[in-house]
Amino acid sequence: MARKSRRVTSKDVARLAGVSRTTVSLVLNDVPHARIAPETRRRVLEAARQLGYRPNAAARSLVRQQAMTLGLILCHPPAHVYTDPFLPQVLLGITGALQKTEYRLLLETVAEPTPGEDYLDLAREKRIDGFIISGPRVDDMALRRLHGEGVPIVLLGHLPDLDIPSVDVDNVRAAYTAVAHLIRLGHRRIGIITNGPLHYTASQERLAGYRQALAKHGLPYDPALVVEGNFTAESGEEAMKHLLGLHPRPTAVFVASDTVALGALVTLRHEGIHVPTEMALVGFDDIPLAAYVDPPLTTVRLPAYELGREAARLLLALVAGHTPPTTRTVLNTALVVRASCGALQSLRDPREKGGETVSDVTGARS
Amino acid sequence: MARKSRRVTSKDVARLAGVSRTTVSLVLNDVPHARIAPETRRRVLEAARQLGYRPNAAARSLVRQQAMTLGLILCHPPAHVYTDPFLPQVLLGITGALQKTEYRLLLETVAEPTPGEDYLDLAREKRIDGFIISGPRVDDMALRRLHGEGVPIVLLGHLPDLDIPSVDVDNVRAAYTAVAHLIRLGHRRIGIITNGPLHYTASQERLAGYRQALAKHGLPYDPALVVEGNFTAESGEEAMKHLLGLHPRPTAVFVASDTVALGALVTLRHEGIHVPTEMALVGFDDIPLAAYVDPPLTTVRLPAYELGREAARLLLALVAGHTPPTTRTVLNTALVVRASCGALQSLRDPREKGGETVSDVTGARS
DNA sequence: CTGAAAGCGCTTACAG
DNA sequence: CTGAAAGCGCTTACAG
Repeated sequence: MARKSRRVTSKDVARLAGVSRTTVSLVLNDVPHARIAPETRRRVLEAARQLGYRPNAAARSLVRQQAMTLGLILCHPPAHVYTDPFLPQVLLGITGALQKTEYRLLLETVAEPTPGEDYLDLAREKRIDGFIISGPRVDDMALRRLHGEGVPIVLLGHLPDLDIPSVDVDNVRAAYTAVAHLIRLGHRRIGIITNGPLHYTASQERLAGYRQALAKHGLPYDPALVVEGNFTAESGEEAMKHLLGLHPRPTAVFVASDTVALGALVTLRHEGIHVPTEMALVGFDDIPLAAYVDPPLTTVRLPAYELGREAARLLLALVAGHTPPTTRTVLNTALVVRASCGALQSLRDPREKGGETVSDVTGARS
Repeated sequence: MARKSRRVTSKDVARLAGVSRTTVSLVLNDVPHARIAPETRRRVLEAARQLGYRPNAAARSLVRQQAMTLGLILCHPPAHVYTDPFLPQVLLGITGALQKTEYRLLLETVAEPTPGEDYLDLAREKRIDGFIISGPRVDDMALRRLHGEGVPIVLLGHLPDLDIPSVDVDNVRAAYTAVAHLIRLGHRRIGIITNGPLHYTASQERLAGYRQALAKHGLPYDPALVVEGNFTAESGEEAMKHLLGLHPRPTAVFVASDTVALGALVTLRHEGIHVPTEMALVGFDDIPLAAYVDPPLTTVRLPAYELGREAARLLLALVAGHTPPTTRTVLNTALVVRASCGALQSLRDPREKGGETVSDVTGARS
């Protein structure tokens, strides 16, 4: 094995092929206008192959003024990232979209609690050509500045008053569907455990969907039935305890995160309250394990892989200088009916795993 | 907002501060030997701040011959990555270790089924200074070549016959502990569902630990009791069905992955077999939700965050030119006793969540 | 204590 | 069809 083999440059290839570095570059980059003699091309290609030549990325970036790198910034709090069953899927979606391109992915997590301006530097240093911001925060000033500087950005999730392109689901509508489902099953007193604190837009929106569903069906909104979760199962456990202390207590709860819902289930088990007969539950996310808990969770399916993929595609377009066809891409969600809501109770074996998918009308692209 | 503000270079800073670019570089990089007049330094710093100057990463990499980027290569099959509850923790561990450094993380997933040589190029193009290879495969030739070329590599997991520095847990020992625990509880006929196919070293090793535990306690090894999982809950469901078809069937099963164990639990529920009284279960991983399923899973805790952190630290050292103090770093695992194994049965409320931790002797660094 | 100059390894007008 | 030369934005001996 050739230890520390001196790195090979285009000069080496040029020498071996008996041409200039210009020609090497022209051939290797398949420059459209340059017309190279077939024989010359062959020689260059052969020399490059033989030497195992690969153009130096830094040199190339320097002259092209392109890093050929996209940044994924994770703005969620560690507690969330830690238990986030979606991150792998989102990641796979992104890298999948980047697969056939020359772009690579740089991953960055953002300091808590206040998002610093650190990640701005990635753009200023030209280490990155554009950003995918996952879980953008309303109070993130760096984001606004970045956008102001004209750096390509795609939001995974979205921010209300900013015109930055975003890829997201319609949380309001999805939550609405989940709660309407519960109402349709006859529930009149329905609690909600949010997925996270209300300064997260997704949490706000899911709560809004809950309220809309109540309003639309003439049910009163009772703030006492609203409890905040914080992304963890533990928070769901606590929240459910709180809900059970209410008089009268709710007969159903919409838990805006499956992970949090699992915690709620534990409390219910402790208290010997049967799900769904004594308490119906609908979750949100459709985490990989949602079908495997007891009882299987009725939940809202989030297209994690697709969210990642679309975000990457969109950013790729932006970086290439295209104007996005739409500033807000909304992906479909679907209500997956399993046993925890009680809908399958009389229909068939409630342990049924696949679940019945009630596709949401939430529309393609807006 | 200043649209497309022309990028600012060290030349701009030099001009504003009334010095040369050399001085700007010297000041900004805090070069040890260079002695700069305090006043000059102040002026440079001020000018840089005022201009919002950030040195161009590509130019810097080019001259330093350092990408200041580390690569994380995910070699697991998509099915695994998809449901991998650890990836986020590992990621957090890595980025945490990189936090205070100038290094960033590039994420790459490897094509299936045969790992291509694609990721080699990341090193050849000098896009990356070193690799963390997660889930290295025995048949990965690219890896061997990379190592031969002297590229810094750290394995997350490990390969038997290679002297590449690795960070891992002692899978054999951890599995041994889990199975010995079951034997101590009185079980004599114990099945195993592997976490994945046996060409994954971790799967092999956990199986080996299972066999050692049997042998050590004078129990016969019965190949019929060995079923392969493939990282998914679904595979656990199937595997348990198979095990239940055996006569006599096992009274306990060691499932070498919590995710797979959840699938096994579903089959058990379907068949109305009570856990742990009719079938005891021990998992592996201690995924965030292990404590929240029914019954809470007795399992082996894997220090995911720490694995990521140590791998990053080690690679940082290698990239800095240090020789690793040890070629194999082995992190501790711990048996977390919850309800699924039956050990808490007579002791206390089996629903107890925290679980009892039986720290494994598996030693610090080897 | 500070600056002029070379060089990192590419790409790209511009000649010929 | 191909090459000499400039330049991307830094860092780093080397002078002074």
